[in-house]
Amino acid sequence: MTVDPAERRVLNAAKSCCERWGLAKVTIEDIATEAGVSRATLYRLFPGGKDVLFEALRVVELEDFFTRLNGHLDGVDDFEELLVRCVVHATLELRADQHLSVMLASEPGETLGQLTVDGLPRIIRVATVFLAPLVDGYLPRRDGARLVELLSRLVISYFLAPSEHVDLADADSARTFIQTFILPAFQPSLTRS
Amino acid sequence: MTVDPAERRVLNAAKSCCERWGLAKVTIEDIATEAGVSRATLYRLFPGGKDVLFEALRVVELEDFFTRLNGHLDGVDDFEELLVRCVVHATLELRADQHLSVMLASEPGETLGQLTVDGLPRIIRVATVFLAPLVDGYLPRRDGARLVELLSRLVISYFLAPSEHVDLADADSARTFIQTFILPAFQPSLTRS
DNA sequence: GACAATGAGACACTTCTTGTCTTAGTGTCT
DNA sequence: AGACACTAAGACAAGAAGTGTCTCATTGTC
Repeated sequence: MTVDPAERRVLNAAKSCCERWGLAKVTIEDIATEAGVSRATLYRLFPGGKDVLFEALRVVELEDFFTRLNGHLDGVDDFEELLVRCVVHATLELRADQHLSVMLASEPGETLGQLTVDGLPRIIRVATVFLAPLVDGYLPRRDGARLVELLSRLVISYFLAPSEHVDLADADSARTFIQTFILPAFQPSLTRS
Repeated sequence: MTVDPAERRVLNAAKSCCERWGLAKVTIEDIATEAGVSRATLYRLFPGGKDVLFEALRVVELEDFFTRLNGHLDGVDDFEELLVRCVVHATLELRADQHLSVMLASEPGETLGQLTVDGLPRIIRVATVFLAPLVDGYLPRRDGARLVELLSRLVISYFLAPSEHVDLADADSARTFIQTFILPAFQPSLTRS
């Protein structure tokens, strides 16, 4: 899963070009120049051009996102606390994500698709891979996956359209939310508190 | 000097397109769509296309800038205070200017040219037209023009490359600066304090 | 010296952008 | 009702820009 340093440079270049100009206006040439790499090399690394490149970018961004999220969950040994931290940090990260906000502003359709339609299954898949191990101790594997999926959908929804009643970036609000709507559903399967 | 509402809409569209994509990436089509007019209409309003349009945009931006600045100088009846407010508000406006900062990030060469080389004479001309009346009571016309020019150059320079010693956005710092470097030079010509 | 990786640039091809023009539709004034 | 000015929509040709593939010379490594 290690990424070639040159690939990484190109992906970073793609990201910053995107932030400057928006997905639709970026050219392969721009990215190659920004990365300090020739166009030929870029095609060698990502045969297929822009589509493949940005697909790869989405993958690494997603993995980075959950890697950072995992970093905030170290040593939490309480189920409720784990879920609260998950949604709070995920929400904070989404709100602070410069790249995401530029994308949402300049290419709303495409970006929303990546968050809610075409891209959602993958988000849930990656979330499950990263987070399932953490809930493994508390729930049967199958219920863990369902929980992660549910929370993923909710975090995204509340991020895109904030509610008047709930603020998932606020620990207290998130805790109340989880106690009320999430925990009861999974209570029966809890193997330990 | 009144601007046609349709022209205004187009200019605003041009501005916001620019903020999103940067000057180099904006097309006439983008601007027309954003303004909700047809391409034909845009060419009728600004024969010459992008060049003419952005030239017009620079003109109205510049006039708006000094119109706002003038608004902050109402009723000031002390020469030193007038100069201090001028440089402070001009500096604050420059720093807060969303459009300018995006332009500086995405098209540094072009934008710097507009601030320091090709565009500077115009800035000074407009500054003189707007500000000369205010210093008219204190200085002979000719010295007023020289003062406005000097301050314009200084504000721009300190904005582009902040100094460790002077912060023209800070009233105290600006006052000291003006007392030290500006007022002495014009003291002899002062017609009233 | 053989080797793999790269930058530079040529290339044919496609797509985008531009500037102009025509047409049909709209609302206004008389 | 009819003349009028104005505009959106879209056709159009010419040119510019972007794409994807190739070749070749260069570089640094084993």
